[in-house]
Amino acid sequence: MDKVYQHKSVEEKWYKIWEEKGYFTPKIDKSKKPYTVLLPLPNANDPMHMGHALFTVEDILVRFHRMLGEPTLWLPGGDHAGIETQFVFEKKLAREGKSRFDFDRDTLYRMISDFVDQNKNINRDQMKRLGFSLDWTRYHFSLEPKIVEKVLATFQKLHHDNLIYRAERLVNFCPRCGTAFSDLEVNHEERSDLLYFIDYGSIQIATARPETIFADVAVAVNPKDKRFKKAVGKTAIIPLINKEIPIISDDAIQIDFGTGALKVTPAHDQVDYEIGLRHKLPVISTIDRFGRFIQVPQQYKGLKIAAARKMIADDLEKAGKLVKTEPLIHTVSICYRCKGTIEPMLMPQWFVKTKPLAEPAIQAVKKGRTKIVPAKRFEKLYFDWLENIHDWNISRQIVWGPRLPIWYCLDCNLELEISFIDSKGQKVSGTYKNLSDKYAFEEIEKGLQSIIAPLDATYSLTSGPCKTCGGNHILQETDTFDTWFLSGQWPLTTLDFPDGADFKYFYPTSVLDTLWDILFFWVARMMMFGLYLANDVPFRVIHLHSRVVDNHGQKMSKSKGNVVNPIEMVDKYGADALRFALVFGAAPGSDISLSEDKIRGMRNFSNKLWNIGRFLKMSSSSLSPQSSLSSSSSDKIMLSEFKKVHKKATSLIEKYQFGQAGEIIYEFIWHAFADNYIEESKDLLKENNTARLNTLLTIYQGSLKLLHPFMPFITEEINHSLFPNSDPLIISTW
RNA sequence: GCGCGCAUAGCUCAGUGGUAGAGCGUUUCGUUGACAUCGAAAAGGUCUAUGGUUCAAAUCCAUAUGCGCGCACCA
Repeated sequence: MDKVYQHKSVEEKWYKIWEEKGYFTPKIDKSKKPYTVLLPLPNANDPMHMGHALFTVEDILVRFHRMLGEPTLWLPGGDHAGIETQFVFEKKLAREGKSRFDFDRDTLYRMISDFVDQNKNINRDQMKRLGFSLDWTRYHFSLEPKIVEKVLATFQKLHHDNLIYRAERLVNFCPRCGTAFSDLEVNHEERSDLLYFIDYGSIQIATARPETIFADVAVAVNPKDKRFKKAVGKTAIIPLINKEIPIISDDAIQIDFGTGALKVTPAHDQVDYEIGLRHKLPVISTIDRFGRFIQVPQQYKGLKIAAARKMIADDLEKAGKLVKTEPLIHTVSICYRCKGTIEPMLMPQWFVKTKPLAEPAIQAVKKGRTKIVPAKRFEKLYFDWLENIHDWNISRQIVWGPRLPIWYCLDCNLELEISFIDSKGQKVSGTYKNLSDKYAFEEIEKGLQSIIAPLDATYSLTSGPCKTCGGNHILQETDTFDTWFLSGQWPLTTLDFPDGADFKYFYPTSVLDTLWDILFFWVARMMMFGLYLANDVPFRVIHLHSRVVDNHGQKMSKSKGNVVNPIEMVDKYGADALRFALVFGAAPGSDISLSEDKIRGMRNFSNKLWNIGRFLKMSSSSLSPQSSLSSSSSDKIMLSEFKKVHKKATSLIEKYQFGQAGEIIYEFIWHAFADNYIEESKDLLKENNTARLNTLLTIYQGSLKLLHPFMPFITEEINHSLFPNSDPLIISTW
């Protein structure tokens, strides 16, 4: 054995052996209860970050249960990650001076697909570097035909059960990403803006968005506000266009904000939209899907929002209608992806009715069919969200994802709006009624970018000729599914629901371990889909771990420059050192701070472990083997100490207290075993006390097993070197 | 605004109703049958503050302060 542990060759060698021998692939044995974990599917083309490395927690669980003799499945996968991937790809296009609007959707889709394929295996190979004992024979990608087929079937079932509907709602639209989002994908940010006080003739209003005045349909005041008692029922005048609008009263208005009078703009604000519904007000949109001004006086047409705000504010001032401005600190909605401002926009979208799905998901946790760990912190969050859930907007106006299985007959829906690239490469858009004389259907279909069907459009859930008119001019909906609609069904689709052998054996899975930030996005949705489709929870336990932060408690991010690259650390200190550093001394549910110093410390531990092995190996080569154990009082103390550690570590792992389990094993090996027991043994070994050597070896091998789930490579290598006739640790008995 | 979490050694963090712990750092000593990626030892904390419960609180409760986070339609 080398004087210093050389991780590199050892890690490569053992991963290959484990994988080739099929140790990661469980045998279905109906007499035994399986242990199943699904890997939270990483974005297939994302390089690994520390968040992925934290899946070490899952490898510990999986290796532990495998050693307990349970048929153990840890199932890997890759996510197409709809908007995430398209966003990255569009940035690449932008660097080349192009945009997605330069391509028809089939071409764009193919380009993204190629881009993903080029990078698809990066993450997979990096998982292997960390020693993750994933069953690669069961790897799935979220856009595999078999997976998509099942997802579409779910949509059809939901539709059949009346849980899908299409509606025009004020949705969260990001003009930069060009798509609507669900409520979950919207973040909030505090901003410093101006509050504009504007003269509306008989009344003065205050607004942060003067550019939307042309979309105003009323001015609202609080019914309890004595100042405006007489104004209600009269009219106000929108400046610059001198349009008369009614003054109404509504409880939503805060008396002490601004002037106490709110301009009501239903098309561009959520609160105003609801006021509009209550008072049956019209809706006027003045901003389109690209964030440009429409239906406004000529000089403002086509302007972007920021430019329009400045110009309109200037014009108001010139007209003497801008009374004053005040600084305003308020929160605005921003896109979680590109950080741009979200524009509430009136658009037809596809929704899932979530209340009927949420109720069983709430009950399942209340009744303990699924346990959340740590419960104290996250159960309440889970219930709060599911109890207040809104319907789920599942349609995205991007190409990277499966299109909704909805087909429109153009001849039956002449008002359907189409955008496409014609045979000369020109962008064309308009209603089918206007386009059908000039363009052949085939040309439209070939260059198709997107369609927007009128709200009352008729549609079919299957492709093929129109069932009403028999026509063949059929286009499939261009909206694609929210990524989470696919990943929400991951336990079902990957295990081959409803009839697959894997599904019947491995479902429900044992533990779902993930970072808490996708509790709603992903975990709650899997609960809903699992119960809805399979009538059983997708997992018995939800284990939530926290994020990895730097050694100042700061979140790791590229812009802060504090990112620790896991693969770099593996190269430098070994996968085992990184793995142990990630779990050592970490409490469930709290942030895990990681520094290179800590990883180095754990590398030192692995070297210590190595040298214990080296010492024992040297000792055994000079002594003849003997089967009996020594039995002095210090031996007895040591053996019973080991048993205690074994028992304690077992129960800590069962309670998901990996940090503490790691600590007591570390403490035992380094201090109790090496510093005390080995030192004390040196004289005895000089006197050829083989019984003592046997005791040393027995306890050492036991310790290697305890440590194996945490540090799989080095323990396997030492075990093989010292005990060449015993089983590999990965399949040894705990 | 509502809700949640955290405040323990120089730094990063574990921990428990009953003489304060780890990793890293610091100081001193050490070439002992493996390991200097080591060993022996040491320094360093009124466990945020105040009040309460208790024989006993850093640990439970209340309030305050500071920091972090989640949710929310403040124009």
